[in-house]
Formats: sequence, C-alpha cells, structure tokens
Amino acid sequence: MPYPAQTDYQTIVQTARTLIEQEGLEQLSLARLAATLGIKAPSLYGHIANKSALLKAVIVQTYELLFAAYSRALSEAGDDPKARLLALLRAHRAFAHANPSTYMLAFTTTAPEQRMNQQALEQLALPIQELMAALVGAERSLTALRGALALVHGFVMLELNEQLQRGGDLSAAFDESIQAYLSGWQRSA
Amino acid sequence: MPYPAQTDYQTIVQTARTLIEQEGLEQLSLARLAATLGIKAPSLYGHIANKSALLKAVIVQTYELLFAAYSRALSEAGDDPKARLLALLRAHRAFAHANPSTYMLAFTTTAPEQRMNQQALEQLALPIQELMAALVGAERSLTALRGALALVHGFVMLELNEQLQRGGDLSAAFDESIQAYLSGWQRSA
DNA sequence: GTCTATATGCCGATAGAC
DNA sequence: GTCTATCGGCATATAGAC
Repeated sequence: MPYPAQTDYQTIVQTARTLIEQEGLEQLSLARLAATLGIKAPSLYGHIANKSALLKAVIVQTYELLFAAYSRALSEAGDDPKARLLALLRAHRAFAHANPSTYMLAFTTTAPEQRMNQQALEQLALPIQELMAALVGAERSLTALRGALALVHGFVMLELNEQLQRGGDLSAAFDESIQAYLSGWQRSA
Repeated sequence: MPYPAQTDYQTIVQTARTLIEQEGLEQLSLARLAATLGIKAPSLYGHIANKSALLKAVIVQTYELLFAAYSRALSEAGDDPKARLLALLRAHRAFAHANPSTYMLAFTTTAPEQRMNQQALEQLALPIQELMAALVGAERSLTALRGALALVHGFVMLELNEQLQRGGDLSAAFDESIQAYLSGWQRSA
C-alpha cells in the first residue's frame, strides 16, 4: 500500500474550517491546509477546484451550521413567540462567538463568487421573520426582520472586533437592546 | 532637477484611501500605490514604515472623517434630541455608503496593531451617547448606545455585503427600525 | 489519490547609488 | 527623495510519474 491517505472532500472542508478558526482566515494557505491533512498542496487539486471554491464551501457549511443552531434553539424554547425569538437571536450571537472567524468570513465576503445567493439568505432568516410576523404583524415583518438582523449582526460584529468593550455586562446589554427594539415595534402597532 | 516628485505623507494616505475605494482593499499593494503616485514601490519607505502602518493611517483618517460627518449632521439638525440622534445615525449610514471599503476596513480590522484604541472609539461615540442620555437617562445611556451602534453598524454591514436586498425601501426600513428601537427604550423608562 | 518537480507571479521589504 | 537591483517568501497552479 503505497499511499495511506484517505482524504475526502468533507474532511478537507472541515479541516479548512478548523484551521481558519484556529489561526485566522489570512493564515490559511493551501500548503498549510495540505500539511495539516498530511498531504502535499498539489494533491488538494484532486478534490477542489481552487481556494475560492473551498472558501465558498466553508461559507455554505457555516450557513448550515447556523441554521442548525436556530433549529436547536427553537426546539428548546417554549411557546411564547417573544421568548422564542429571543432564544433565536441569542443562539445567533452564541454561534458567532463560537465560530468568530468563519462567521465573519460568511457574512463579510467581498468576492462575488463566494457570496451566498438570495434564497439561502431568506431560508436562514425565515424562522426569525415568522416569529416577527406573530409579534408585529405580517405586513411589517420584513422591515422588523431587517432591523433585528442588523441589531444582532452589528452587536456581534462590534464584539468580535473588540469595539464594544467598555465595562458592563455585554450579554445583558444585548438582551436589553433586543427587548427595547421589540417592544418598540409592538408599541407602534 | 533630477527628480520632480513631491510626494508627501498626506498625499500617500489619501491616494491609498482612493485606491482602496476604487479597487478594493485586497487589490492594494505598495507597488500599485507607488505606480499611482508616479514613483516606485521602494520610494514609499521614505515616508511610511510599512504597509501595516499605512493602513492604520487610513483607518485613523476614516475615524476623523466619520467624526466630521457627525459634526456636520449635528450642526444642520434642529434642537429636538430625537431628531438630532436620527440625523446622526443617518449620517453614519450615509458615510458608510460613500466610503464602503474604508468603512469596512476601519471597523473590521483583525490585526491588533491596526486597531483603534478605546479612547478614539469613545470619542467617536460620545455625541451619540450624549443624545441617548437625554432620551433615556444617563444610567442607561451606555447600554442604549451599544444597541444603537449595533443597529446602525449591522444594518450598514448587511447592506454593504448585499445581504439585505429583498425589495422595499431600505432607507425607510432603516429609519423605522431606529424609531422602534428608540421608542422601545423610552417606553420602558 | 498522491507524489516530486517546477513554473509563474506577486508581494513586502532592504541595500546602496544618485 | 527617488532610483535600480535584488532578496526571500509565499501562493496558486500544472505536468507527469508512481
């Protein structure tokens, strides 16, 4: 048995994800990735088209993982729509904290070929929008959804870039901001 | 007169800013920048320490420009605190739209040596926090500020990455989300 | 499926002359 | 202040053998 390797696509994508989280996106090179897998860089091209396609695969996986985190949070939440929504947004923040580098990669892509399409975005946001509809009415659910996504995403991005550190409980600030936002929508019903 | 050049530090930083906005951050190389200035790449090192320091200078300038945009918006706004705050946050969004690449650079820096210090961040946010204090009380102004920054920054980031495009008026959605957030804070006074 | 060997290209940065 | 020359490094990618 000349070559013991058994590298498959899933392993490559998963290893790339791990490397990005461990060392940062800018440190990921195909040579580094190959070395981690125990193979040489050129061997990767038997599995992936190029680096850009690999990153796209990592991004797709990130969406799937986030969606799964949503589902898990919903299954553990109660029946109250507001409580369910809060659980969802907390899960979003927790996911970003647990996967900072790939989260930022997935949501701040510049290259067009790595960007997720509109359908994927809508599918991800669907659970949030449904709860929003229950809270503020279907007509305003799209706008309310956008603000909620902005609030959560912005909070997380500022946190990940250490631009919100000034003492105090950030988790509490997160909750309170969301509560204010939601009650503001419910007030103007 | 052997060498006609008159490249000074300010010109270099400004040109780098322009190039980043025109071609994207990842396209900026010292060779490219030098060519735009009409000189050779090594000549840049007579003015800047290295590329990282140059990017830091662009980031510092971005903060200054954003702060100036704040001041301009405030000087044109009326007396009502809520109206002044809305003008401020609109100015923030307009600035991000006008300077997308350098805005993202300034607020999503990974390298520690390029990150703005806490003081600069607080100075930038001070006008917003003061208005927040007038609206929701001083004790809650820090938390309210954080949520407002998150909402605005998140909205803008999603827009710049084309993750909010699903029809409808985004400017209206921005305004309505902010209004909801603010009235939510005022409600629970 | 993996290897070695190699090509090409760009990049940041330095040395030393004018 | 700018130049030419050059270094070392890294990264993507291909060719061809095992």
